[in-house]
Amino acid sequence: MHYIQNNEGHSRSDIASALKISKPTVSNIVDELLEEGWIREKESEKASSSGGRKPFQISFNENATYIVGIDIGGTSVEIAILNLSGDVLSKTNLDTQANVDNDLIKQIADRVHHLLDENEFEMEQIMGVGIGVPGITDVENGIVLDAPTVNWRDVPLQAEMEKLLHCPVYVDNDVNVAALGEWWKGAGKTDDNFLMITLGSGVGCGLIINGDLYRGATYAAGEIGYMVTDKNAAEKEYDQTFPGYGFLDSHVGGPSITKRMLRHLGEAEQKSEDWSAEKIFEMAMDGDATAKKVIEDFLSHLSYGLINVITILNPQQVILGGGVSRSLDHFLPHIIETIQKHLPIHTNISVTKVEDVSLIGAGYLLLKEHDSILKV
Amino acid sequence: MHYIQNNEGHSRSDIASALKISKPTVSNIVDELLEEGWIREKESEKASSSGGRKPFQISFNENATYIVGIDIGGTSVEIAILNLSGDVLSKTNLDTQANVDNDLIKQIADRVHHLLDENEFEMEQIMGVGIGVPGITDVENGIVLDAPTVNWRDVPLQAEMEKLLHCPVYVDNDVNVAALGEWWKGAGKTDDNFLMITLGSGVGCGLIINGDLYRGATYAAGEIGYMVTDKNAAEKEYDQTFPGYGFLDSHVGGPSITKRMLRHLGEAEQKSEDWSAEKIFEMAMDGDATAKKVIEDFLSHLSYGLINVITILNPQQVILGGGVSRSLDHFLPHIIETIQKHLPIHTNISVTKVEDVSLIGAGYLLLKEHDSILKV
DNA sequence: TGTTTAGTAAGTAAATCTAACTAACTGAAT
DNA sequence: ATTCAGTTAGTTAGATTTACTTACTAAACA
Repeated sequence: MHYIQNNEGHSRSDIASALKISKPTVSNIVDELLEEGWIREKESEKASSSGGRKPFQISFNENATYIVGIDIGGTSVEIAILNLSGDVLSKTNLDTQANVDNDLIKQIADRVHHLLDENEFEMEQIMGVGIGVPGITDVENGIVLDAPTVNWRDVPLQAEMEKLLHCPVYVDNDVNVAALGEWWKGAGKTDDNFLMITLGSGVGCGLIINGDLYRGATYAAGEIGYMVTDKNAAEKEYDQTFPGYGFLDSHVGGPSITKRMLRHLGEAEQKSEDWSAEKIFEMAMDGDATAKKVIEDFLSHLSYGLINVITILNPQQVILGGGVSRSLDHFLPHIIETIQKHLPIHTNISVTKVEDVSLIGAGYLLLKEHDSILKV
Repeated sequence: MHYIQNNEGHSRSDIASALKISKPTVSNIVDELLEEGWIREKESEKASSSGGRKPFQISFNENATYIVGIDIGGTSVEIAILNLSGDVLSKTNLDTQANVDNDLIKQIADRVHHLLDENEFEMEQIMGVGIGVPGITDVENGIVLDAPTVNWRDVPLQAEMEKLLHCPVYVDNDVNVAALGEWWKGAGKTDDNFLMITLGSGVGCGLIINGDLYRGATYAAGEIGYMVTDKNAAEKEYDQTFPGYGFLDSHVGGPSITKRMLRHLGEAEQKSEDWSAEKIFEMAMDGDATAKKVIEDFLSHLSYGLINVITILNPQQVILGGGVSRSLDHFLPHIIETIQKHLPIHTNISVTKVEDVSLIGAGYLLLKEHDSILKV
């Protein structure tokens, strides 16, 4: 099954020789999978130029069943229907903060039902649901241990959502889910060892190691917000952007950029505009001295953070994502230069190019965790 | 086989029910393993109190074959014969630097032959050889890519050693080998996610992740000597202890401790004694102000280094090893305190208690990499 | 002597193999 | 145009492998 997913339109004979199993065995399994609807076959137009019977081209049936992917973010909850190839068929979203104190789980479940109705999907066509949550999550038991943005502590999200949706639900940390998305459909497709670093209100890291998602002993791996890139600054009372945020969070998170910018400005200027991180990046590109100083500080901390994760893990590549990363393309060469000054090994660093990477990753989470013929 | 190794003296029936395979199948396999000498059986003294036939107690035969473990260090090469339980049966060593320009590989092979002769082992009784090398090593191809301490670059150590010893040889980085040793016989026995950090002339980190040794994309994972714990200091020209050494190497390595101590001393004092790191640790414990300052700086950099690896990897525990770690027991509480000040998650930190951990780990490397019934 | 537990023997079931077949095509000689 | 050797795809049939179930014997206890 895995081979067919990754190799469209091969014949039974191809599969037999590629997987080194006999032709009859392949035929038996293929017949069974055809019966169950997981694959399709199509007679080939042409035979090989050297003659022979025309092969039947076996293909994965990406519409055998569908997946719902959910990405719970600080500002909005994104919901999508995906097919088995990871294509987003339809999307919707709802405001997070407006619903945080209003039974958010039920609101999300309702919106899922609504999205399915709108697109004329029956619940029976849905294989299951994958959810990315901005917090530390016990994946085995489906419990959100701590997600301050949505005010969840020890919430059995999996169980509650399964009760509402009547289908399998899997839950994981949002950064891990983004890493899964990059692994399935992004720059990490061909790699077994890479890191996904998301820059949003804080900083997080998803680790694909030895061909597996690594979650840590207590599901806290990749929480690099607590990393210290400047021990003298860390020993002083540094300015935590939010309570509970770590040193690196408070230096490379989006809000921390704004906060640092405001500190450099007069009171009048502070109020005159809406100071988003994105705007400060643009000002820096346009040559504004204050903005440049703030951004340079940000870049420096980010670069040393990257040096530290790379030096520990020696990944094939590092992919940057999250809201702040959208402004980062222009500054990437500067980051890479700093890193190369300190590290003898070369590591490819890029900014994510996948749209809806978290939704796709949430779908992949389901495929990965749920026991089925499609288990990856 | 794996079950028998971990469960001494169980009966065929025990094995069948524990592994959920039928009794006849267990009997067949057990007979085969007995035939081949991998296991032994012994009639039990007593039957169960509720009656029944006396069981045959099946045990792993730890002397079915033997392993040679080699640890190549900067000062000496340690060589040991191990049985399959990881017990060191006999040891020898030779001086590294004296032989570095004198065909070190051949010297080691000769010493291995000598050790075997001395203990009346035949080459046929040796399953293979595992070697830990202080440098970056391509384990797949058995090539030492870069090991400055012994002046090796792109040395096909595996192939050359196999030619000399006529048995399977496997090669890996010394820190990885130490981690394997802790995994087999040390504090990591029951854990699937832990780190082994060795403090010697530099600092290195072996990673056991998701129940597997992680070596990185280019075998450079855990080379945390390049980590930066103080970005301001790193941006200045800091004092590299040895050329090619990284920032953290130059702050927590044994020689760096000596170097920093000497800088604080007058010329007369510098020459008056042999300033080892161990001695400076002792002086600090005895209250010497200069030594205390040097050691505190060391501890601070080490603690922040630990914070950074823990925050990325969230291991079950961190084990400290290497020459410098012998002096560390007294200072461990101080390190743990610093870490807990910055990290909300708790991680167990200890100093290795296993003797010959690298030799044992080298043996485990062979068991892990070599295709045999004992493959772990 | 009946009960309990360990281990063996014989037959069964499932899965996958090999070998030989049929099916269907190409292309060159007739 | 027809024929046929060569080639590739896929199927059928029987052999092999592997581990299972059932039913047995062996050896203990009380």
